[in-house]
Amino acid sequence: MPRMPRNAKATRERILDAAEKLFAKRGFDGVTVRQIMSGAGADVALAYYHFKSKRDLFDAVLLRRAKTLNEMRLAALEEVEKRHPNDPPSIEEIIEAFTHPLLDVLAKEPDEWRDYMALVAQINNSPEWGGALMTRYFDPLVKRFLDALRRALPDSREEDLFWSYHFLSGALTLTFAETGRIDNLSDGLCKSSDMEAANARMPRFVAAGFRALCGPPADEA
Amino acid sequence: MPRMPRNAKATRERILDAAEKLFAKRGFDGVTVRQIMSGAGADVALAYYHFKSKRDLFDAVLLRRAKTLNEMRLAALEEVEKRHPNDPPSIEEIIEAFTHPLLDVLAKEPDEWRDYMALVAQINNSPEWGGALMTRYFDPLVKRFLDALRRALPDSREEDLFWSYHFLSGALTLTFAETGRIDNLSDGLCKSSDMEAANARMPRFVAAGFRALCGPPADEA
DNA sequence: ACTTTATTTCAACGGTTGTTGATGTGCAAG
DNA sequence: CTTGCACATCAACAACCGTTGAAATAAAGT
Repeated sequence: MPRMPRNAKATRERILDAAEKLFAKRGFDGVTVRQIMSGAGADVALAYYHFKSKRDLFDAVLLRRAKTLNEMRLAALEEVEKRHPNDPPSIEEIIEAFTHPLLDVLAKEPDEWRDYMALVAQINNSPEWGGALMTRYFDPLVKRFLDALRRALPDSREEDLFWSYHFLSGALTLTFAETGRIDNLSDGLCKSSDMEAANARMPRFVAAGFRALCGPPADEA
Repeated sequence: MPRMPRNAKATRERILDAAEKLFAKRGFDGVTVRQIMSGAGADVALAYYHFKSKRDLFDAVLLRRAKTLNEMRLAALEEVEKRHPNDPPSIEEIIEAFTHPLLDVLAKEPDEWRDYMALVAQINNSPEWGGALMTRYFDPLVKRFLDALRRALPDSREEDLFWSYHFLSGALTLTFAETGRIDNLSDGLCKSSDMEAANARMPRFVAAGFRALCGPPADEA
C-alpha cells in the first residue's frame, strides 16, 4: 500500500495545474520548467522528482484529463444509441454526442477545462505532434463515433467519412482555442469564450456537412 | 535607389525560407536563431542585420506570402462576382473562391507553400497569437468574403454568419497543418498531403453548413 | 586610389535552459 | 530511538539562448 504523506498528491496536482495553464498559452517550448514550478509554488527539482522530464510532464498533463473526456463522450454516444435500439440515430444526435460533452463542460466549468481544451487545440494543429498525440489519446473514441456515423450514413464512401471528420475536428478545436479572433472579426458581437453559442451552432453546421458529403446523392431533377 | 550587392537579396530570402520551414514545424519558441541560420547557411549575426530581432523575422516570414495569398483570393472572388452581375452567386462558388486558391497552390507548388500554410494553421490555433496575427494579416479579405456571403444568404443572422466562418476557418487551417492524423485514422486510406482530395470535398461540406445555419429556415411541415 | 556604404564574419556578453546530485525534513514501521 | 522511505530544498552543472560591437570584405561612387 503506497504511503500518502501530507500533501504529496496535492503537490503533484498543483504542478499539473500550473503546467497545463502555461503550456496551453505558450506551447511546450514557450514555457520553462522554472515558470511552471513558480506557478505551482514549488521547487524546480520537484518537477523532475514527480515526473522524469519536461516532456514527460507534458504528456502527463495531456493524459490527466483525456480519460475523463473520453468517458464522457462515450457515455453520451451510448446514451444516444440506447435511445435508438433499431433505427440509426440522426447525424445531429451523433455529432452532438461528440461535441456537446466538451462544449458543455467548458461552459459549466470553464476554469477547470479551458486551458486543457486550448492545449488540445494547439496540439491538433501542430505538424510536429498533431498526428501522433491526437491518435494516441483520442483514436479509439473517434473510431467508435465513425462507426456510428457509418451506420447512419449507409451510402457514404470511406474517404468522405474520414475527410468529414477531419473538417469537424478542425472546427471543434479552433473553437477550443479561444483565440479571440471571432471577437475581432465581429467587432465584439461574438465572443470566443461563448461556448453556449458554439454549442448551439456546431452540430447543425457539421451535420449538414456530413450529409452533403456522405449522404445519398441529392436528386436534382 | 537601393544598392543591390551580389547576393544580398538572395541571402535575405534564404533566411526567410529556412525560418519558414523551421517555424512551421516547431513554432516560434521551438526554433533557435542559430538553427535557422544554419539552415540558411549564413552567420548568426546576419539574422539581426537583415531583421532586427527573432520576433521581427517571424513577422517578416508571415508577411512575405500573405500579400500574394490575399491577392489570389480576392481575384477569385471578383471573378465569381463578375460571373453573376445581377443574381448573387451560390454559396459553393463563394466558398470555393475562398478555399480553392489556397488548396490549389498547395497542390501545384507544395514545396513553395506547404510550410507557410502549416505555420498559419498553427498560429490560427494559438491562444497567444491567433487572434491578433490572423486579424492583422487576413481581416480585410475575410470581411470581403463575409459581405459576399451575407448577400447570398439574405436571411442570415450576423452571429450565425460569423460562427459559420469560424467553423470554416478551423476546417481549413487543420487541413493546412498536414499533421498526418487522417493518415493514422484512416489507416493510410486518406493522406494529409492530398490537397486534391480536400479541395474536392471542403466547399461542399462547408457550403452545406453555411446553408443549414444561415439559410432560410427549412420547412419541415 | 580613396571614400562610402552594404554585406558578412568573428568572438563574445550576460542570462537562461533542462537536468542532476547531495542534503535535509518529516512521518511511519521496526 | 532508530531505521527507512517519500517528499522537499539547495546549489550547481554544461549547454545554449537572443543579441551585439568591432572588425573584415566587397562592390559602387568620386
